Amino acid sequence: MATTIDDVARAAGVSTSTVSYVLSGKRPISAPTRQRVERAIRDLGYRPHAGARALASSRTNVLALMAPLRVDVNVSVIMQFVTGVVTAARAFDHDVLLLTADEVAGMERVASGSMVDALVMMDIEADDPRIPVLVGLRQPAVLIGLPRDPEGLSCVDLDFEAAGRLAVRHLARRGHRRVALLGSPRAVLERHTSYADRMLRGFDQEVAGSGLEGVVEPCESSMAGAVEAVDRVLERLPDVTGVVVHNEVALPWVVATLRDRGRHVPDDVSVVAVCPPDVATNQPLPLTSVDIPAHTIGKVAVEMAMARVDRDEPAETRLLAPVLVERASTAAAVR
Amino acid sequence: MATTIDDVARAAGVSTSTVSYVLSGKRPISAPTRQRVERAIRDLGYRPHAGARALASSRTNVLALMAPLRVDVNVSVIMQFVTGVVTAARAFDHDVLLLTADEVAGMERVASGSMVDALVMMDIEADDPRIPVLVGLRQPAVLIGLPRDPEGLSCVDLDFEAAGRLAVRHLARRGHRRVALLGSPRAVLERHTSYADRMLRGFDQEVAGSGLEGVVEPCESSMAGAVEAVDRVLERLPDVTGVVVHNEVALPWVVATLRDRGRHVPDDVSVVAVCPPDVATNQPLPLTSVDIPAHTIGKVAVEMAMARVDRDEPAETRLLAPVLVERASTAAAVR
DNA sequence: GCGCGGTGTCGAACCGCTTCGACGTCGCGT
DNA sequence: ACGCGACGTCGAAGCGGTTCGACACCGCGC
Repeated sequence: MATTIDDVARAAGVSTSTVSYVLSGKRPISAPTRQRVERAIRDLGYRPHAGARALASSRTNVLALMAPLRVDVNVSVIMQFVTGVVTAARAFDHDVLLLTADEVAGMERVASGSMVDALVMMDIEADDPRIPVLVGLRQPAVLIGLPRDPEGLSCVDLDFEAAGRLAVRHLARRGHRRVALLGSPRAVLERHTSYADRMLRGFDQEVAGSGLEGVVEPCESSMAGAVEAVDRVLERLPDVTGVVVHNEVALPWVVATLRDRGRHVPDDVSVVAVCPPDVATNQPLPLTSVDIPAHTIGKVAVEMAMARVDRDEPAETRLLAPVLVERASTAAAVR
Repeated sequence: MATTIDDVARAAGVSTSTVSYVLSGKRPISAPTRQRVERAIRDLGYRPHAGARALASSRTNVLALMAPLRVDVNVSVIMQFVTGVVTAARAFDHDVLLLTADEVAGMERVASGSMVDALVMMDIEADDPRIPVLVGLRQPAVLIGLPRDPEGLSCVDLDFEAAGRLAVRHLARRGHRRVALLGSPRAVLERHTSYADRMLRGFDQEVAGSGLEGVVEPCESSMAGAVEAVDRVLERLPDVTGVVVHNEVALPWVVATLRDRGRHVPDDVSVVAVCPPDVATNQPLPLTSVDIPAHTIGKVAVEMAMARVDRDEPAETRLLAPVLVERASTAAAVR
């Protein structure tokens, strides 16, 4: 347990540097020597001391993930982001340090304390106050989301703007003329959270472009919020026939409320969800949905981070193209 | 950024050790000296290098959290555990390294690599294979859950056995004689996950103790699973009047299915949920529930871990007493 | 007036690993 | 036969802290 590289060197009859080179592969070591060293490592159960390694190499093999651990939002999407990040990180031999979003000083702390090689931030807002801080850091950062000005940071996300357009176009093609967006909670919109903003924009664009009539309602992430939002929509646009729902928690209640109000899905109202596929299918009626590939996004974020760490490649922005899967919740408008 | 303790010492006109003592408070420093040092630290924006500190002090100020990041189970409970752990850790000036449950080697890696001061494990099974590994580690570990044999490790959890009894007793007191437990998915039960096992045991105990008739059905975490489980219960015990549901995801579908099958809640069937309060209230009908204080459990886990790290107190097991809150889903049995 | 204990500060020895320059050895070409 | 480069290994100097023993200085009691 308390074995050091010196113990290994002694056991293998080589110098410590040789052991180090066997471990890192940064210099050629002859096969017999390498085998002796590897043997010693195994026999002694040796593990390099992370702190010592970090000190000497200024690489920690840890990356920070700042996740919004508030309970209100999109729990399962967040979970998938996180698993995506963690598994991808492991593929690069990195571990993940978890920071909460409300702890903005946390980034500073872990970064200037040299605890991490890179940072991944979720839940980016249009003018996120964390961005200037990130820019000043020694470590590269990747944003999951798209701020107004990335200031040279890498960004990755689903192209929510295109997703909004795609959802509306799907409805428009089926003859729907009056559509609604049931989106994020008001607080999320007021923060100008990136994904909510862009979704909204895409929705509006396509509504205008296709000459539809459209209303937008924020929607709290609760049953009550869903009911309210649906009722507001029905009030503002009584003969709505297409609804785009971008709120995982409210989703089941939206559909239930529509039915309660006498609108059959999909005969009277078509519903397009924007959510992970498992959420869309785990409903009484399998929902047509635009996938949020959270796991993939997390993975890509890590890849971009590592690309900068390992080969300091320049920052880039990647928006993943949305994919719509038609299920049972959308149908042609009856007229 | 690249400022070191030497820079600070130079700027303050003292030795590095003095700076160190100012930071740690482990030796008395006169007020004027301390102030000069603190000033220099602030002016230079100095942060100690985490690796160097870990190397010299063999304390990392990081603790590992192994969480089951599978998407299937109890997502929001897990989230609350995690936030509980993270916020509590911060209160002890620690950060949290996130490990996934499927990566058993991860504990070994972070522990013998001296990346963490302690480990917190979620989702413990009765004979968890990780336990022997944890016992061999240099760092203390805290289990969230209660294995058959803790082997000297600290444990903390809701007293699920008491929770099971409490839920049944609540129903029994209201005159219900035929009750059912809709519990965890089969896979979770087959792993003998601690909480599921204990819940089951408590349910059975109280059913026997109160002379009730009871059935137990596993329940997958999906709509389909909930429907199936409810139907199986209705088949096995057609005149069931009390149902205990210990499955957050299935919960809404269980209630919906009961209604679909013509059983009104609470007039025909009383439902007691075992879940966090927000889940219980965010339903069409506010549900009587036994609280799972996930946030608190996470917090206590960290406190126990830190107690062992800082003052190496002996391991202990703490089971939190369950609390039942009566809401609208339970009523007296009609006979 | 002198020794004594306490207080505050310093110097130096680590902590365990990486990395760079140096060096010995060998096989090759001429 | 000799020089030279390539290959494999070593030694030592950091990396940036912590901590322990030493020591200077002070006021105190006798």
